[in-house]
Amino acid sequence: MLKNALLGFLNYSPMTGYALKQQMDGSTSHFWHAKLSQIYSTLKVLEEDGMISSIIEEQETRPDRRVYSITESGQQQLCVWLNEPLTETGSTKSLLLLKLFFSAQLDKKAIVTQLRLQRQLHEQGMIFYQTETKALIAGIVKQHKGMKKDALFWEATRRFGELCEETYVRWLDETIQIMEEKL
Amino acid sequence: MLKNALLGFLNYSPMTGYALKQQMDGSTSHFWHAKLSQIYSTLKVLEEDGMISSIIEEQETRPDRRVYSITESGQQQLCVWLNEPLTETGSTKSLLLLKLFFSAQLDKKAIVTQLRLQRQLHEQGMIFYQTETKALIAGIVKQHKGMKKDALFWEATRRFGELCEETYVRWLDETIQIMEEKL
DNA sequence: ATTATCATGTAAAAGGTTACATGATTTG
DNA sequence: CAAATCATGTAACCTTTTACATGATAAT
Repeated sequence: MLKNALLGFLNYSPMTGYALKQQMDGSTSHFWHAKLSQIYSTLKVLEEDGMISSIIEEQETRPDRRVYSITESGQQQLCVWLNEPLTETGSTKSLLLLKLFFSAQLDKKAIVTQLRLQRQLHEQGMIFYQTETKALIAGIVKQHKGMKKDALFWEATRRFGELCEETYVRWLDETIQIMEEKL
Repeated sequence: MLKNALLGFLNYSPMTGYALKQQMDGSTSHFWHAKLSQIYSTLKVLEEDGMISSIIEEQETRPDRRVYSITESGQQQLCVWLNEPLTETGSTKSLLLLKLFFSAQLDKKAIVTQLRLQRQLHEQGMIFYQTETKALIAGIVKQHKGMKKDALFWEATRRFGELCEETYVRWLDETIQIMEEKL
């Protein structure tokens, strides 16, 4: 699905692989992310498939850049994908939960330390969504008034991130208390 | 990490690959899952590495089964893994969120239909954790009183699943309302 | 001076999914 | 009689991560 994510971003405007990475990190990273190496190789495949096209821009002070643009086929493909209904819920993988599931043999101290560290990290995440991510969206809307409709959807995903982190913090507090009482 | 998950289950008791799949489906599936084919091939690697050993049990009415047991090396490895601290939060991938992020070009009806379907699925998930998963854990504790400590950890992961589904339902209700008002 | 940023890629390995292949027994 | 369950595996393919490789400029 990285293919579709890249098409989605290139549908906003032409960009380099490097810029696509930054866009993802700044917007979808809490529900979709990729390494630069994967982005570059996926862009290559997308171009071979005619979904995007690229031109090399020479720069004086910076290295040459390959700027990708979405083609008509690409826009069509993006549209098809967006219209496909999702009939299942996504399946997650969480190392924290997996470890915790098997942690009966660990001592109380190690468990509580682990949980407290996670609590801190998720609290930071929550604050990040409430401030920086929110400001980022507001900033784009201010610059590009035509993006107001898009921003409604970005805000929905931001809000989900915020609620998830809130849930994590709540659950971790609850779990730390139980572990301290009953272990 | 599937390797460690399998070691975790085999540390409870010896089992076949088929049974491991069932155990995972019934307990860790909301934060860790695997296909049978991957389980079989991973068990092969674990045995080559001396983490587990297997014997073939012949059965009369059923196909022969290969029963795996954890070795001392395996228990050691499991213990090492459990003690490694997690200094990061896990990164998720969600198709629903990814699609929603780029959905400004879809029409209102398609979006709301999609969100309503997801709401229904997550409500079902929530109820599942509150009833069936809860009953499953209680059942094991009744049968094996020695598992009471383990059950504390299983319950913590179950509770997380429940809270996550609750969050999903809340967020979906909120988002459906916004889409109906502002789109 | 050193670190961060800009900028692009390749190659190998690990992780994971889908499809193929088999076949008896039990349940509805 | 059909479908589900028990039971095991292989092979091809796709996705993702990690490591390697390079090199200039801008900021601290």
